[in-house]
Amino acid sequence: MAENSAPVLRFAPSPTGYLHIGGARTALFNWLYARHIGGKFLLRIEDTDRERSTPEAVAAIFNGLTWMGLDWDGEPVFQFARVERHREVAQQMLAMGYAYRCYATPQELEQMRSEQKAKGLSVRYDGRWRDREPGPEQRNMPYVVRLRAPQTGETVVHDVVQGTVRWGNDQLDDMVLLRSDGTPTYMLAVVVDDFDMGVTHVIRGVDHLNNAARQLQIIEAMGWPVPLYGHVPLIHGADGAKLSKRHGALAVEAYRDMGYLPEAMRNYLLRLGWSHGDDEIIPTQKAIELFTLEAIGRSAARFDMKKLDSINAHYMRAMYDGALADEALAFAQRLHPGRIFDTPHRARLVAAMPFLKPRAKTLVELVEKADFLFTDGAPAPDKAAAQALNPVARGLLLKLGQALDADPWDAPSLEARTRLFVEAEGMALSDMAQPLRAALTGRTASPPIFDVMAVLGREEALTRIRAQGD
RNA sequence: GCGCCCUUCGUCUAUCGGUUAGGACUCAAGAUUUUCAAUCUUGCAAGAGGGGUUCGACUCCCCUAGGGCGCGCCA
Repeated sequence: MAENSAPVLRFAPSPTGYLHIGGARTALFNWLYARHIGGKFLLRIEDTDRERSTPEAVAAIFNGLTWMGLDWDGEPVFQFARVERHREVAQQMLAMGYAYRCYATPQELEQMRSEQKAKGLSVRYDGRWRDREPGPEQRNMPYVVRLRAPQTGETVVHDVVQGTVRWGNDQLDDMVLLRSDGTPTYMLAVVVDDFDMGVTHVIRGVDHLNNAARQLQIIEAMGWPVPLYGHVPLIHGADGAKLSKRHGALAVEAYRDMGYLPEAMRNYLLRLGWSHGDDEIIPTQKAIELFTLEAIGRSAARFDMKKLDSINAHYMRAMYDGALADEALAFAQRLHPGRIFDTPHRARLVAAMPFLKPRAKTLVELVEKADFLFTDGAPAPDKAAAQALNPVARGLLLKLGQALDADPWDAPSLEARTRLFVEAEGMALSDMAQPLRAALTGRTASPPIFDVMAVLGREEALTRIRAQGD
C-alpha cells in the first residue's frame, strides 16, 4: 500500500438481493475504520452480472445502509458503467503478455472438470491455451481472456485479520479476466476499480480470501499498489450453520421492522467478532474512536437474537423520552397506517415513557404496551382482564371512582386515596389494583397503576373506571 | 478430492507463558413489589482430543477430530 496516500475504504455489494446482516457488518467495519482514521468510505455497486442485478436490490442496499446510519462519501460507483476501462486494462495485459486468449468452449471446460473430478484431481483450468497460438480454425471463434498466472513460487497475502496467508502458485489457475462477450469478470473489475478509486484498505468477508490471492496476481502484473487486506469472518445462524433463509430475518430492513434501533444494531454487529476488553455497550461515537482492524477476531460468530434484544433494550432506555416517543409513534404509524396518532397521544406517550421503556425490548413491544394510551375511553379488555372485571370488582370500581374523583391528580395522591379506600373496605391493595388495571389498560400487566392514572389524566381515567359500571 | 481459515461457559467474548480463567447475554434463586418489567444480589456454566517445547501453556509448535470458506465465461 502506498504509505502517503489518503486512506480509502469501500463497501462493494452486488445488487442481487437485499442487504443482509453479514453485508451490513462488513459495511459497518469499513465505515467505522474509515471514520476512525479520517479516510473515505466509498460505495460501489458490483452490477456486472446483468442477469441477476436489479434496481430493487440497488434500492435495498441504499435503504439498508441509510437505515443503519452508514453514510458513504461521494456518489456510488456503478461497476457496469466502467466496462470500457476494464476492457482497456485487459487489452494492456494482453499486450504485455500477462494475459492470453483461451478458445476453450464451456462444454469443453465442463468435460475437463468432470474428468478431473473423476480422477480425484483438484478442479482447475489446465492451461491448454496458455502457450498455444490460435490456428485458422479459431478464426472468428469466441474466446475469453485469461490471466497468465505464475506457475511456480507462491502468492502471499498479508491480511490484517487472518495474518499471513500463502498459496502455492501451482494451486491457482489462470482465471478468466474477460468473458467471450467482452465483459469483464468480477476478478478483473474489482482490481481495476479499487485501483482507480484509490482504495487503500479492502475489508470484506472471508469468503473472498481466496480471491485476494488471485486479485493480487493481477495487481502484481499491473504493478499497482497492493491494498491492505482484512478478511472478516462470516456470521452464522444460531445453529452454527451458514446464515440462510431458513434462519429467518436476514435483511437489515427486517430488523428495522422488528423494532430494533440502528444504534443498537451497530453496537451488536460491532461486538460480533470485534471486542475491546470487557466493553459491551459501545455507542457509535465511541466505536469510531476505538475501532481498529487488528482487534477483529478470526472465528465465525453466531447470531444471537436474545443479546440483540438486550442491547436494544439498553439503547431504548438510554434515549430521551421525547425522542423515543417520536420513534415509537413513527413506528406505530407504519404498523397501523389507518390509525391516527395525534398530539394528545404523543403527550401521553412521553409522560408514560419512563414507565413504558423498561418494559420493552423493541419498538414493537413498546408500541404494543403503549396501546392503552392511544384509545379514547377504555380499551377492550383481553381475556385475563375481562376475568378480573367480575361483577364484584365492577361494583368496587364504581365506589373507588367516587373516592378518587378529587385533586390533586398525581400518582402519590392517587395511591394515598386508594389505600384509604381499600383499608375502609377491609381489603388488600392488590385486590383492588388488578381490576383497576384491567379497567384502565385492558390488560393484567401494565406500568404501575397510579402512574397510569396520572398519565391518563383525571377525566380520561375516571371515564374508564366508570365505564365498568354498566 | 484439493487449497485456505477457524475451535475458551449454551451464545458473544477477555486473557498478548505464571489469573481462584474475567465480563456480557441466556437460564435459576433471592431482594424489591399493586401486576408485569426494570434494578440489585447470588448461583449454574468453558480452554475439542492427543502429543510436544518450557521451571510453567488456554496462550507457542505438530497431529487428529469437528466446523467454515473457496475451487464458474457468479460476485
